Amino acid sequence: MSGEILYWHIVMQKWDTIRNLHCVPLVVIYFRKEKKAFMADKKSITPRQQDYSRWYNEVVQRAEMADYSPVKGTMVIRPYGYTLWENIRDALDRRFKATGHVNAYFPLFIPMSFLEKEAEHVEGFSPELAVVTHAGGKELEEPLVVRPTSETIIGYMYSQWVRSYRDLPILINQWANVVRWEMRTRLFLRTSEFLWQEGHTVHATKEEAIAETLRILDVYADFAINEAAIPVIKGVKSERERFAGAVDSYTIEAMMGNGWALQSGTSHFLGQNFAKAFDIKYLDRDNKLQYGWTTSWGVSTRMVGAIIMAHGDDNGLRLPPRLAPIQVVIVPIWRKAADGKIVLAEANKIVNRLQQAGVRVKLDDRDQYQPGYKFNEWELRGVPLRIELGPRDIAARKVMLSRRDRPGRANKLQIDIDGLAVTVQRLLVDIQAAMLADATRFRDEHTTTVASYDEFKERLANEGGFIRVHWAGNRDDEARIKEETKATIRCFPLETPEGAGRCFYTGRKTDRVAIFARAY
RNA sequence: CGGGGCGUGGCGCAGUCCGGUAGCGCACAGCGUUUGGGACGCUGGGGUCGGAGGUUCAAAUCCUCUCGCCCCGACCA
Repeated sequence: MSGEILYWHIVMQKWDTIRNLHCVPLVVIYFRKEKKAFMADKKSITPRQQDYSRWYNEVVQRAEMADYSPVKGTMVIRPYGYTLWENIRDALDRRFKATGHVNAYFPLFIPMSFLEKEAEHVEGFSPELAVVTHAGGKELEEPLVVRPTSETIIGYMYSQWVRSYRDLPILINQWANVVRWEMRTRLFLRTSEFLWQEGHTVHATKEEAIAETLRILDVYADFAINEAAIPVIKGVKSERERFAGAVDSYTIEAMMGNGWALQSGTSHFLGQNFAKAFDIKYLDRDNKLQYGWTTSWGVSTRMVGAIIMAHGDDNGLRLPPRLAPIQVVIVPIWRKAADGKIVLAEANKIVNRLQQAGVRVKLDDRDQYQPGYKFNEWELRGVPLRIELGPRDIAARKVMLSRRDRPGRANKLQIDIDGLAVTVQRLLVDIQAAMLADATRFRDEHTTTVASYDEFKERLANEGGFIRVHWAGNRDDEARIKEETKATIRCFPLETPEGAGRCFYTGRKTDRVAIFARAY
């Protein structure tokens, strides 16, 4: 084993500096443990209003979604968080399969030289590459990059697989981990290693590739809206925010509970940039050699962060029923041991009935905690629906139901045990819809249109949120605005009912609309 | 890399100024009483005080060096 140890050197310099490897790669440091008072006071979470990022960290850790790991910038995804990710993964994977895609797996290590083949691509990624310089006890002849994304190695393989127009399109997706050595990291939102899917397709024509890029954008939006209950805006990225090596980057942008934007999925039209760099060529019907047209698209574990921040409240998580690891939790209540037996027996019957109905249900029969404690704990963990069951209920053939999206004792409902499964299924659908409606209302309430830069600055300083403007500026204008206000162009929305107008910054006439916001 | 803060049981902290047997809350274990919105009592386990060197009869505490972490900034799915 010892001879096979890999030495991973994390490099924060451009490749040409790495190339002369006299200087040993250095390690950069980032987040680790947060020493926080919340661990001592188990009873409350920092209110979002008071400190949003602190609220986020507390919720992630106390709900047992994730924990910090010893390597800076990396995290452990705990079973509860991982199950949520599995549900996200399955919902997306179904959609990919339904649109004709297949899964495959490409390796973690990529020859450094591959990244250099596409000029903008290296440029964009080199600052955040982790590079393996030693393996098997020796220095490697050519360093290996730990994939930050797989366009290059997949492009290389595609060049070998594509010969004829009959080989196209290639529609492959992979589920994988990638590494990007980020400066500032945050659980789920930006970690040095993260999980995602990356689709990579090749098409015979530009039109087909663009159609694929947009089809996937629709898949992402459909997933976000109908599974995650997060309303998203589909749009195109500005030049500054575009993927390194893409012709156009499309995005779905979601609004978080503090009014900031989160890019929750991206779909790139890569033109022939990678086809030319990797020589992906095919013979067309007329026996002419042509370059292929490629796309790539991804959604990552960042989506977990999006769900947390789009729906969470001051009591903790609120998970959309369609993705929640546990949809229904049953809390049994009793005083006398004899009652306990009866209650647990009835609870188990309910579990069986709900399971048969396809509901993800958990019976919390831990005896070291009291019901009140459990109520709070499951609310913190975002379980959409809670069933409270005690001797009184059983006598009346009823249960108490409590919806996570409508908290408080006043909103509990008493319903019949008979037909419970049907009621529960209906309520889960209701909750899913209500959460989408809540998130949509919040987003709309925090979206404004402004016509001048003064108004823009004033708006950002106070309410924040999404700001729609007419835009005719350039890259430098955007940079200047970011400098002054920290807001960036999140996207040029595909749907722009505004029509023509004047750029809020340059005053020029334009029909282009941009959405600005602070972003993660 | 610049500016600020911090390292003491699993977590949060006190003790450091002024050296003298390491303490508190939470969590954890056992027993008992409890259980419809975060229960209580008793008993108990657990800490080389980030590390190294020095001063001293004696160092968590004083001195020197060092390592690490967090927050803000430059980069970003």
